Amino acid sequence: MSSIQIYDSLEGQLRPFEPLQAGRVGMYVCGPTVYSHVHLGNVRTFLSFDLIFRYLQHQGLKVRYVRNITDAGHLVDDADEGEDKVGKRAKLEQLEPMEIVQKYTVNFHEVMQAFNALPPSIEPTATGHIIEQIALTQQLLANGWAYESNGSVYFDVEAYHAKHTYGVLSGRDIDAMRSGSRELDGQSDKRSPLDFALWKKASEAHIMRWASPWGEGFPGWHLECSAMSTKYLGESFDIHGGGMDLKFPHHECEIAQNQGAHAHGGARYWMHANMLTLNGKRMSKSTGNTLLPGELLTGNSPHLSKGYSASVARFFIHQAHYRSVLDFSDEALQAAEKGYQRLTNALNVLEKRTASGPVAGTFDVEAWQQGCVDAMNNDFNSPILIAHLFDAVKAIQADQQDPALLGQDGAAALLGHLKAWMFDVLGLQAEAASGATGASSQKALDAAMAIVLDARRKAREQKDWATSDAIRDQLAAGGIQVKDGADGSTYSVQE
RNA sequence: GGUCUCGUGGCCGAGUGGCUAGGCAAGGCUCUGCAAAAGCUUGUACAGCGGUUCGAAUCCGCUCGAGACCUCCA
Repeated sequence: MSSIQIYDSLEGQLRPFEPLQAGRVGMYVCGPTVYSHVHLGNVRTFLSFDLIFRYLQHQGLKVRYVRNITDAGHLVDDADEGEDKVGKRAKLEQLEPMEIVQKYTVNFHEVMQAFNALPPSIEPTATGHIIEQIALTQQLLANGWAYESNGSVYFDVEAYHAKHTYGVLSGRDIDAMRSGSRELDGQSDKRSPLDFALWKKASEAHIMRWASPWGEGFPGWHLECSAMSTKYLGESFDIHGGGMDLKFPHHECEIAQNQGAHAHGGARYWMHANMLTLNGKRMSKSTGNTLLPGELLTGNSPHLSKGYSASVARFFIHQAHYRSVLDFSDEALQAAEKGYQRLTNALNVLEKRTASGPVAGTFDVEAWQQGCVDAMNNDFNSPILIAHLFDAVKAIQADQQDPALLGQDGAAALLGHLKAWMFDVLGLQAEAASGATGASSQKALDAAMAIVLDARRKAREQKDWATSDAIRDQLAAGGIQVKDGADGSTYSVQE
């Protein structure tokens, strides 16, 4: 048995995963800022961690998975009068900020559900933890790592750096940053441009505001994650995840806050999911180079020739390793769709396998299973896992010709494992579930098609090819494809 | 400009100091009245130039190219 190895961004290398408490895992992942719809790039990150969450559970670990909702404090830019993202959107849509938060949180949940992502164990919000954030700010002030300035409180990076090291996670040299940073425009309350806000004073126009010891204001963006991870997972916990783009400054600041307040960096393993690019460029809300989940499902996008099911998208995403940049294209999606269909076809074949052949087969199911486990243990290498799944596909097909390959026991064992990998770990959904057809109409269609195919069978028996082909062509025109097999014809509905 | 990552066969995408990743596409074959579908099968890639090594695509250096971060973004 191999053990789980995790690539720790902090050390830049693979490390054996040893949870703080045997059998239990505390995992924190930075969630979305709910000021607009999540795009597929966001979805990729959350699906990467969903896969990790699922696999850890599959391995029998009890996971407390905390993923926050950022609903305040995330500014449009770093300028002192920067607008809050949620607040800005609220003005734009003429809604109460909390209506914006509600609207996009609901949307986020719908999207996550559509992609079959499991809900986290706890999903805390920044606005729900103002008290904790104020307390954390006070702690940092008391420890001497922060200062108040004109109603705002800033983290003193220079002071912190004198004792600890700022920039370890992102591999940044503070001296270079100091010289490379832009000049302060004179109206800043910060002592150093490197300092970041823990608490900001609210200007007249700022609509999201809370009372604090420093007057009315709002929390800095980085603060919520430190406050909430500590509250629900403790001062030291196992895994902290997020998108690669959060490494700096967000996670760097989080480490400084945790270190400054509790003398622990917080997470023991830092994991970063890589970006999803579109046309070779990063998907980003601000540049408009995006694809929304809904557009993917419907195909209503200039980037797509058709719609793809959520499972196909998941399959596509997990065919790449979470730490690699993945480029999104219609062609790649089509390839993934074909491959995914082959995988599900093989599963169907295996499910329908009749009890034939010897009890024991020659295919070593347990060795195959171990290969799958090894792949996932190696920093959640889902592409390798999927490659193994296709080895199983090959075996299942070969077994059709020679039932001694799997044997009855082997077939049953393989079926159980295969389903677990596909549905429990990779989070794929059975085809019927993602299709639009309901169970009742499917049943009706089956009944009607049985009649049609029977009529065609009779025509074929009489070698009445004209009639048989006419039926087939007309069905094809109506979107139903007929497949003639050795033991009768089957059909499938085309998209 | 600084920091970092990457450059794999037609496409996507793993991996690695010596042993076929995998998927899609393409060619061949089987099945078949024809077709479709399905299955089987073939292909020997690792940006370029040097270096280290018995041996490198894998390590080192340089060059070219791409991307990320350095200001908000998963």
